[in-house]
Amino acid sequence: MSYFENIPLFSGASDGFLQALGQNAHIKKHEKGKILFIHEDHADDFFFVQKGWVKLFRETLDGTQSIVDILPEGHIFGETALFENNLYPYSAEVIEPAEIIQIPMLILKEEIEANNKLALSMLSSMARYRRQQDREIEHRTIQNAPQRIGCFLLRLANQNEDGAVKIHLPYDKTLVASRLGMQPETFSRALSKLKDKTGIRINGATIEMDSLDQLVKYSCAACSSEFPCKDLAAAE
Amino acid sequence: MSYFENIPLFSGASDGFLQALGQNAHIKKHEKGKILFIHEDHADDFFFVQKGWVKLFRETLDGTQSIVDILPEGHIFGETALFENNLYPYSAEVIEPAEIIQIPMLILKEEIEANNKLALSMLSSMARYRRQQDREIEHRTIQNAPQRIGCFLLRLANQNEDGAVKIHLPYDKTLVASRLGMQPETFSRALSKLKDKTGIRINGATIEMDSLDQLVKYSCAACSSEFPCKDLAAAE
DNA sequence: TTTAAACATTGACCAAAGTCAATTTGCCAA
DNA sequence: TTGGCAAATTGACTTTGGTCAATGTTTAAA
Repeated sequence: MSYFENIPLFSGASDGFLQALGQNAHIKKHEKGKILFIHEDHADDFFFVQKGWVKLFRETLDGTQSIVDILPEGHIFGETALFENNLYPYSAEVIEPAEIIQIPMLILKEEIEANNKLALSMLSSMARYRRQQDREIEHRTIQNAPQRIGCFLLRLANQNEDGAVKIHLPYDKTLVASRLGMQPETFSRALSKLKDKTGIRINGATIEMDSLDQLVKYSCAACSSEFPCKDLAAAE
Repeated sequence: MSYFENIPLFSGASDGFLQALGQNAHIKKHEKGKILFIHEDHADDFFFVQKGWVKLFRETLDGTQSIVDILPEGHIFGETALFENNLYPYSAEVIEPAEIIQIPMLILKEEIEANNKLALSMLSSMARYRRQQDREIEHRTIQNAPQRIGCFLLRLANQNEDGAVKIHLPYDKTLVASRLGMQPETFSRALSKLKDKTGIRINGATIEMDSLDQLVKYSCAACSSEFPCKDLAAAE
């Protein structure tokens, strides 16, 4: 089960723990649309995205959804229920055909109580998430729709390389829109406004430009951090 | 230094640590407007609000501010710099005359690396913060201005008591407005709209109502959580 | 290949919140 | 008590984004 060793969160874990992970983990394949758990469900397992994409969200009684996060492969989720009375703080849905590894929460609970290194790794990963959320709130207030899209694109790109760039949207535009807190119609219009402002070229889900400069100039003006975005380093 | 014992974060701390806290902590009085540190400063200390209010914020090059949090007494801040390369992830400013206790980060660093209980407490407190931020993002997207104000008022009130309620805004309306991500003018108008919708009575910074029911009905409709808000339990 | 369903775009319109400017209110210090 | 300043409110107007409906465009299954 070598993949676990590469997760920063588990870098400080004991051999025994990694072994226990391997023995108790179940890989499952899931279709798009599969609901893995619901907000406030009792949390027996936490999860690892081996392949595909997962959407974390909550919804109100009238069905309005709010996206908590959209996770690519390599991320874990559900683990914070450890600190939330063993209830999941959001619902989780597979949005692209996925392979998900499912691991009993108990194993993590025991290791984290015994192994300070793991607790510290988890603190780091929570701190990183916290910074992300802080930035998200900031952007929702001071960036407009085209700027938020620009910022989203910059995060998809390799920020340290210069020259021409080609970006492929990783999932539906509708989803990107809700990830960014806007309606699909607004996304569509805002994307073409971004095109006018920065000269990016759009072809379906593929976006190209000669350099990131224009995008940086346009989007990062309304952000309290410097480009390149440091917090991108070390995925959870 | 008995106050530290009452902070949930320090509930698992060793006696030696509490003693070290007492010996190395400095209490300082600060006027309104005092800047305690600036975003990205090197973090030598973390802080405890003994009295007064502190604003955590970031700003863009053109001076636009975004509020990270506004803390009442009993809260600590700056401590997460431990996990951010020892740089503060925000600026901090005193907004009501305050007494602030300042403690060398090193003490916390050493204890947290040695004492797993403290690490676990800190994880809990980070998880609580995370939930708060998630909710904040949700509210910015699905609640309108009057609903956000209603929600803010509900959080100031004692949610488990019924009957008539009197709430006093803890700081300037201008600040409440930016805390809620809106302009002062919008706040003013939205508050009177809230009055029309729910029958609350407004007198300067004091707001009264016969019961919380109307407010709950109006604001919590656009929220994925149930009233009363569970995450209010146990301040950091 | 055909066809239906989901996704995406566009137009017309509306509602919410931001902006700018003018007052008004409340409070503190002289 | 008063003068001055910051905070708060109000009005008029603009901008942004949301809503609803119609129309294209992809994609994948039959």
